[in-house]
Amino acid sequence: MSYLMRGTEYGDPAMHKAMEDELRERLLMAEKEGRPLQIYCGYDPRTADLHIGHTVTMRKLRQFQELGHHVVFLVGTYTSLIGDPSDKDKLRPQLTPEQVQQNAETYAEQAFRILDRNQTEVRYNAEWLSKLDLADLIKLASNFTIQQFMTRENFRKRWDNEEAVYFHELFYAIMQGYDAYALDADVQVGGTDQMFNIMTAARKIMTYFGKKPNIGIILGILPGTDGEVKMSKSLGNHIPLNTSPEDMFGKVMSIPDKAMDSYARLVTRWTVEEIDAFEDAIERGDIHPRDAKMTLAREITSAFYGDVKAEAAQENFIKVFQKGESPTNIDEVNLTEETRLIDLLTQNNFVTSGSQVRRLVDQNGIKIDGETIVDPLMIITNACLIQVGKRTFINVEFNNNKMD
RNA sequence: GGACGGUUACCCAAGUGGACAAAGGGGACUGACUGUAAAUCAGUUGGCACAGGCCUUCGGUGGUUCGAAUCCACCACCGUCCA
Repeated sequence: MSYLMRGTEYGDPAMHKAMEDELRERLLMAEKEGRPLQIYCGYDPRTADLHIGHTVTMRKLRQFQELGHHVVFLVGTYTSLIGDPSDKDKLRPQLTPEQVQQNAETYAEQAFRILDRNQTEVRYNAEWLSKLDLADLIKLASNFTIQQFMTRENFRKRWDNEEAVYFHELFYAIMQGYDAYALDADVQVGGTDQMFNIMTAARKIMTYFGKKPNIGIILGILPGTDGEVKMSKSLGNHIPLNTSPEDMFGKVMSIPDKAMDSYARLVTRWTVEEIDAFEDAIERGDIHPRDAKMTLAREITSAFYGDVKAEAAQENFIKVFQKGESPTNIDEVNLTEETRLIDLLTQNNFVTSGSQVRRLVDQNGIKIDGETIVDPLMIITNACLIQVGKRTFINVEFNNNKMD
């Protein structure tokens, strides 16, 4: 039970208790009926580039899976066609159904790094939402009052700040509630930003249709590498899924110490006991914060890439950042003629512009064979090892088949 | 339909004729230090250029002006209020 409730955040102890009790009750009931629980979480396929913040709910689904429950990975194909109001001043191009479908597939593909493919049912909510007509919608809407929406913090705040609250936003909650009904969900998993949709909307709609309301598993939001605000690609503090094990390991190492708890609770495969032990050890000073973070980085990397690669990533990290040696996997560049440093770096996309190279040089950020470079225009004439900043290493080779 | 207000760099946000490649914060990057890519401190953060310097950017298009992110006109998108 505590395993399933791990990482939850209801902002209200009473609600936490209520959900925990309901979940216990539902588990017993399902057991009696000899069926697994129906667990679902919805995902928005507008982006296909996932980061580990997206995986928090997936991890939770996985936990249910391990206990033998049935997981539905719901892709919000219908919802995403309408667009999300949260980034309202973005010019957001309407995605075509084909694009959405395409995203949905890559999305699910990445999700299977966590979820058990064979035990996961992928559904698309267009399947039922597209069939609702206006009368249905109005009937659904009649379950809600404006006051209910207005007490939702999200809307309340914007209302008070005289920011826009769109009418169609209200339908998101209703659609999500209908999803839960259509899926016969026993449990719905989501982040705290989904609290209203899960706890109010879905439960009301399910009750309206004479079903047992779903139980909300509301998870905390994972902070980004800065440890302050939520992880998000557009804020530049994300750890992408599609990256190298070395990069993932390093990025986890770069989170502030104070964010370690959140990461341990939300993105590791650890048991509650292990997490408690981890946090206690840090608090009591039994484990060096750096080593604690290594353990964390190792676990997170391993969850996505497996033990072997995670181990290699850790060795690489120790080698490069603790011992100051060169990493094991180095980018290779083959030159056939003498090339200026600035051109070498820009042409191979190691940096975004020549100005950046100049800046790095000004900041003593570029070394060749261990020597700090002062001239961005210096000409590379021999095979050498170039280090750009802390993380980029380039092995330059000369393919000297010049026929001159 | 009417009256105001908004649109600025990766994000938030200041700037209301020249000293603006554009304050501040966040993020990111670099360096020092370290315990690590933590913390702390310092610096950098449009592009091109060896340099003087040049070029492009403040929603779009035109205009006024020696000079426009700033003023004017039109357009687009958005917000608030009144109906």
